[in-house]
Amino acid sequence: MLDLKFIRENRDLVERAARQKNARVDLDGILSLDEERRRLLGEVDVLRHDRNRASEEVNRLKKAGQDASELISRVRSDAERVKELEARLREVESKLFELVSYLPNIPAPDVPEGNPPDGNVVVRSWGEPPRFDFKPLPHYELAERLGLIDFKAAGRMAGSFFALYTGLGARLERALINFMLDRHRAEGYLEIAPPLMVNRRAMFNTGQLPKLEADMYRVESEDFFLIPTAEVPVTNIHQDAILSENQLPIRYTAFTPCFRLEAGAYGKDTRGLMRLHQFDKVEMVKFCRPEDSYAEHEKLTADAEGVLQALELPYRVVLLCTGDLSFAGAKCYDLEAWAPGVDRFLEVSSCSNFEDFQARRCNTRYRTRTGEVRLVHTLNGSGVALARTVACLLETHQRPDGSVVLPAALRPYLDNLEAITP
RNA sequence: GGAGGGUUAGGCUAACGGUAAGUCAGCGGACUUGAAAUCCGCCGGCUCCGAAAGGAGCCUUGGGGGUUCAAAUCCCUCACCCUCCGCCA
Repeated sequence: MLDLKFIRENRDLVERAARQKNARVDLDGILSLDEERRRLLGEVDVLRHDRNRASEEVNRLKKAGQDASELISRVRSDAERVKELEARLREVESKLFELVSYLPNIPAPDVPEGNPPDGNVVVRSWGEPPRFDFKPLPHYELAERLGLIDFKAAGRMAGSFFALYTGLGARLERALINFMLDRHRAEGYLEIAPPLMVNRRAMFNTGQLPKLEADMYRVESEDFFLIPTAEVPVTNIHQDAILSENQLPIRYTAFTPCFRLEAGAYGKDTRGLMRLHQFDKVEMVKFCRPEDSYAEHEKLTADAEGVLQALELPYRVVLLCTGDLSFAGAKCYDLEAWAPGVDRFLEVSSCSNFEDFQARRCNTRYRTRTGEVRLVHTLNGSGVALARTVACLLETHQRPDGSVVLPAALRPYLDNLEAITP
């Protein structure tokens, strides 16, 4: 959510940001409603002031044992007028809120302007893509041959875009989760196991609503949503809170499954682990002071990169251009790991700074050492998304005999197993 | 699912329908060599005026309605919490 005063004073900036993010917004409507709101507020304040003084007078008269009926009948019409104006004000405010809810966050100044894929900028790469003297297999073939995943069974019970991990496949999944959580814990993140369903407010606070309702699974009987990422419950931990400055930065890490409708994606990435309705992810979330958020963003990205490095997975860091930025994001790096079997980069992490956009909706603030109350900045990043990482892992570390070597960092989590063999 | 009780500011806690009292913590200041103690102020939001410092007004007792000149208080509704019953891993 953007601040109304900011919108009023930076109309061009807000309009440009919306255009850059390919969002259609009604700035005229917002500004005229805002003007009407302030006009009504001024009017109603004066009336309320008069009414309050009259009420006090009634109180005085009654306490003095005098008759107040004349004053009461005189003030009654004013009180009714206040009611009318208040009703009108509520109407204007709710329309205004509705419109402002659709305004996307402003991209940071150093975010390249443009649209994907051309507009995105690769800022650095790590690792050499492996060279094979045989034709590397895609992960879904490896997984099937090694008995790690049964896509057919998943399809029978749930449908396409689901995976069912078996045996070592299931253990590998669990090992990766534990490995990542342990790693982030050592980096100073507090581990969280949050609800996997959240209410509408939580989903609104992080910016998934109102725009993306069609992309999410909803439990109709309770108006709950299945979380599309742990970002939602974890960012909402401090809803309506005033934190103290010396608590910041706060770092959380959480493993959760993530549920995504992927509406409109049918026919794309239909095989394997690249696109699923449900996938596991370890997430990192930070709350910090505004002046620290861009430094924290770099550190967060580095923490996500550390996971890929430890797994010996070559990747590149992509700075998203304005047209690829999410609704709530101000700046975002995607980490794309190389998947030689399917011969492409797969997005396995997204590290974003939301500045105060989510904090304003969550009403998450902190008190400075001098007693001032300010909004925090929120950030999050995947550290990292499992399914695609498993795909990259199998494809990158495969050998000619169809086996897969496990990176050393993962072996302690799998009874020191060195390779998965047929 | 049923019955009852509850929700007041960062925490705790008052208020016969009469205009939110205290307290602890925190911040600033006074006092002090320094600290503690003590005292004073601040410690939600919006609008307007002002270059600013600041000032004025309104709103804020879980959310939203209603009754009333006036609502923390009465009524309706929703959310959440607690207790008991039922069901249940």
